[in-house]
Amino acid sequence: MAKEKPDLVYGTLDMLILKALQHDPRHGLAIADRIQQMSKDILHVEQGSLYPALYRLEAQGWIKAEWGVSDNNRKARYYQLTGAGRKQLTAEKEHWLRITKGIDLVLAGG
Amino acid sequence: MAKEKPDLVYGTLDMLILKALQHDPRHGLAIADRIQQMSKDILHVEQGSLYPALYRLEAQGWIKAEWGVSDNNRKARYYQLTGAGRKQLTAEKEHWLRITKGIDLVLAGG
DNA sequence: TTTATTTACCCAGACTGTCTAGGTTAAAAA
DNA sequence: TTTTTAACCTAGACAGTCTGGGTAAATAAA
Repeated sequence: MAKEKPDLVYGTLDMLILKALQHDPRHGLAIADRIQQMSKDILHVEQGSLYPALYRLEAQGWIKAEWGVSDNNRKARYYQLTGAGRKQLTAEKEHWLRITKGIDLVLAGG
Repeated sequence: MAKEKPDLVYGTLDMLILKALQHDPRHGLAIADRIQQMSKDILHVEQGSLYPALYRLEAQGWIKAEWGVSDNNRKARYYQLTGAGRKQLTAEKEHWLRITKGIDLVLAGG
């Protein structure tokens, strides 16, 4: 069985989470679901990656959390973007565009 | 001084090296130079990343090496793609395109 | 001729982000 | 009442990159 490459690019998860929270607050698993759904099932976020990322973002002040109740009446921790988080999202998008442009130039090179 | 994000995407270096060797054999530093040049100075490869990557690729059988002499009359280790390396390059490009498409879908999402 | 710089290669250790593989709690379904 | 599901949590392993060191030898500068 060949080892498959992961369906995530290392270093982009923070940006994806921030993006998933752009409009509405969501709880953890709903964020992962939204990323998967927005990417048309190309991307998949493991819980073991998701939660550490959320704590990271919260520690940076880019998101903030409060306890609530999910659609299914389950206890859930809702995250929402902060002002700093919006700035960070913009910065990460710019960085992503820049670097992928570099990579695409190399790949297109003769 | 704000900590800058690196000018490389984690996990893409192998692909970039394979690509840089697509047409001609090159020695280590020349590979790094070529990636930087092809990317119009957007990407930069540190030596501490370069050499481990080269050993990795050689161990996988995707490139092979032999000692030679550089343009500057210096002893240098020349690397060239193997058949398996060409296949690998194709596979990595496909994977890259797939995943970046997923990311772009998320970023474009409303 | 001696010294400094440059080219090219090499390596150890730290660090970061992701994944695997476990786990708890409580609501809902069987 | 038992099982399943949703949601959260964590430790430890692992892989790839970076920092910061280093050597050897050719060339350039003093």
